[in-house]
Amino acid sequence: MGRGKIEIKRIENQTNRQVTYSKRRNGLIKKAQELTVLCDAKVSLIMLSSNDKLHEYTSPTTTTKNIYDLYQKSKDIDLWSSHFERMLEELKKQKDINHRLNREIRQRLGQDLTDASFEELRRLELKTFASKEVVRARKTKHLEERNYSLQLDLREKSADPQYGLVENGGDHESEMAVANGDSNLDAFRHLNLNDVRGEFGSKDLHLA
Amino acid sequence: MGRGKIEIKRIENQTNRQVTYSKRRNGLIKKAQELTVLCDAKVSLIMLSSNDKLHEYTSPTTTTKNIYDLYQKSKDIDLWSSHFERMLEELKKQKDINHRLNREIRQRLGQDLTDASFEELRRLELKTFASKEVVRARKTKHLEERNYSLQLDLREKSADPQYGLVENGGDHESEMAVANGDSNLDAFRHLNLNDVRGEFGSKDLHLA
DNA sequence: AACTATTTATAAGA
DNA sequence: TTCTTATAAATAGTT
Repeated sequence: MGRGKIEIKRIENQTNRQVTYSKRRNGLIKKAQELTVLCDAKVSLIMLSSNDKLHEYTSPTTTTKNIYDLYQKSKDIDLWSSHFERMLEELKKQKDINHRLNREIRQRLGQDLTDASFEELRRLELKTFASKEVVRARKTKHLEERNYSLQLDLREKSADPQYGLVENGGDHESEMAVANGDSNLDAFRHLNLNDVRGEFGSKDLHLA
Repeated sequence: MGRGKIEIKRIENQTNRQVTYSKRRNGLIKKAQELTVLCDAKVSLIMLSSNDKLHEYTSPTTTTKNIYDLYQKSKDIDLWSSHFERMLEELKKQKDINHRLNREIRQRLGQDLTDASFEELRRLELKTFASKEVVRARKTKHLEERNYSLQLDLREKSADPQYGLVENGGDHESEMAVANGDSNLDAFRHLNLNDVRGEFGSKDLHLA
């Protein structure tokens, strides 16, 4: 319908394409209007040019949302369910993470001791304090070694039994056990939990 | 464009209206297709006849939802906002909480030391380790006291200078400082962070 | 943005 | 409905 017949394929010339879009867009809108009036129909027409300029026609007495709702009802689908469900999934994931983080923190604070197996606790505690213990142990060991030297010296240089030197020979061994994380759970249990908990917003800590 | 010109007004004859609807509906779809191809446009066309039969055309490479989203974006409206935005808000809140929890944990693990003020860190660390330190300190003090006694004994009972007893007189004081939480940050810094971090899924820890 | 030769859509009839 | 066809309408190429 013009000076020459054209093949229906993308118009490569940018300007030409834009002109044709403009003409045909108006033609389409006119026909949509006519359909609406002549046939008492509801029409929603949305057009986006290649450079994303939007034009639309919506029949009077309706709204775009109205028509899309009818569309969904007719098709028995929900255009937004996929979007929606992805969000729900993400939300659930975040809440799960929160829950786990909260649990980790509470464990570190010494709460929920009953929830966790003793083994889990021991490992957690061990990892948290191990290196610190190594540092402490080094200092302690130094002290003990000096102590031991002094004891030897004393034994050599004094025979006075009032100091009870021999009875404490096993102390070195028990201190090392602590340094290896085998039984320092007591110290962990004795942490002043209320003070530390104040650092977190308690509201947020119990959301999950 | 037919045997006779027609006025654009509702066709009262039901059958005639239906026939015209059918013809023009196809014409509209054809023109929509042509616009899509010729002009590289996106088109959504939804038509509902007076008896609510639905027909549509949606340009390929897009979906009805896609076009509807673009429509909303262009119009700067969102008809679903109530439900949707409540979800987005909740999601954002959860992510914020995660971020904060992660930061707390990282602080406890000794990371992000530069981010937190020294004061904050000191308090955090003090609270976490204070009670444990009290227990340790008691043991250490015991040892030191015995040590001290032994040193006194040695001083009394030996004059040999090879043991360098006096130079370590200040050691007792520094050990107490550690027990009081004034400067045990070093121990905190020396924690084996990699081992402890393994407890958390590192992926999850960096989601927020 | 107008013009207009031509193609295309379609109203009415079969 | 679908086909036919005379005619109205749309529009491609031009200015």
